[in-house]
Amino acid sequence: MAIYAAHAQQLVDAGKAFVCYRTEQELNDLREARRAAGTSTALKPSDLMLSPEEQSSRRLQGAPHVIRMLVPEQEGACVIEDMLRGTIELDWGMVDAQVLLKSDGMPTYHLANVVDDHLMGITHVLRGEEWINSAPKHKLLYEYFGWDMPQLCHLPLLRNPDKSKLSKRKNPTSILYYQRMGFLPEALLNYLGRMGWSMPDEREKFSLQDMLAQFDLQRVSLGGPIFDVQKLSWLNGTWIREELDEAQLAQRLVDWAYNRDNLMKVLPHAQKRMETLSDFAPLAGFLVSGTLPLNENSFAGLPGEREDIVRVLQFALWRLEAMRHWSRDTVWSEMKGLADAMGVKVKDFLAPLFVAIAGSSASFSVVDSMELLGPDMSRARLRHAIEVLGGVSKKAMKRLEKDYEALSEG
RNA sequence: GUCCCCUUCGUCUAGUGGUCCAGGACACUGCCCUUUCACGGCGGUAACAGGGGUUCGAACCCCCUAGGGGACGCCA
Repeated sequence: MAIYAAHAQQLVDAGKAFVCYRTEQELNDLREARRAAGTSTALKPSDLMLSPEEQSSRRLQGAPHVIRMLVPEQEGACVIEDMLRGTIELDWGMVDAQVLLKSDGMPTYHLANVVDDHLMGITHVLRGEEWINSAPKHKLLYEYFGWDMPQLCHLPLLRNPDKSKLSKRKNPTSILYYQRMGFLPEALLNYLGRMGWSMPDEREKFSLQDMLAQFDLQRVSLGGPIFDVQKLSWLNGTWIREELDEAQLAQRLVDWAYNRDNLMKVLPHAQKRMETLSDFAPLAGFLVSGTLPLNENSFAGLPGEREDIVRVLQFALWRLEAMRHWSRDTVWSEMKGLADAMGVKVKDFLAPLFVAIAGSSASFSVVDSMELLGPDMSRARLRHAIEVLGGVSKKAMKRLEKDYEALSEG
């Protein structure tokens, strides 16, 4: 951390950065005024300057402060060379006096990125296209420090099926989820390699080594690709069929789930419910399944209307998404707490969760099941259940969000 | 609202001025193989966003429009 503070200070001493005591409220007001004026919301050093008296008064009070970089006040083009897109011209008018060092002494990404890259001798920066607008700041920082600027290359963003930037909300982004779903690591890698890139011979299936050997940045396509699970599944199938012999496949299955350790984790829940050994597979099958074959009828017979069930599932999902430590006990206390807050009997609250998680309301304790399934798969199952029940319209979602917030406040 | 990026079948893409009335893959679909299903094989439907230029010639170069996305934080 000291490195960043020292570099920030270096810029202040050189007159390339300044100490800013502006409060959050003041910043918001300034931005709002700019927006109302119909121009960009970029705050310039001149907007942020306080009178010398005010500045020293706040300093004497020990008011929190940040260090911001100086940026050109005048409009004008900042030229950025992108390895894929060629010359990009950004207007300096859009560039604000970026905070470099936060009030807690931590650097922002912008400072850390430039300092780290320089110290590590980075020559080429490949990053998402969401960073294009920040490039002028980075270029300026390199100039201020007197360092050589690395080559920049902005890659397209992966998208959800609705074309928005790939997000956790709309797509499982955790590789753990794909592992649990039974995708082979090399197939997932292969698929990701096909997103926005192609082999010179248009081959669909290739290993990481193949890709490394053939890689050519110029073959990156600029349109943001949509993540297509169906094609990933097909590709995974070709890997299973064509790249593994039976012995290898057996080993994969054992490593994946069919091993003694896993069995021992499941048996405490299964044993009590077994009369014959053959009861085991139907009892525990949901733990190794991917997406459960649910439909609306799966939820028939549960107390409450469809909306009530969806509400329980959605609230539970939100609660589960916020959890950081995943265990039987933490899941239980979260779910119990939520049921109480909603004024729903725990039994009725848990019923839809049973169906979503295990496919049936007659199964192991749902919290035990969730612990065994892990966070990614558990959340995915709830999402799938909500979808099967017809999903939530935008309007209904807004209402649910409101109710959910009221719940945690009251 | 301001600025930036992007735009070939539903989706992933090939294509860098003539070899493209646009090729491959997924999905969908027809037939074959098969006791079933799947795999596999052979076919089919389906795209250059729109409009102007430049050129002997444009999916490819330029301009405009439209659409999509992104950025506008003491997040990264």
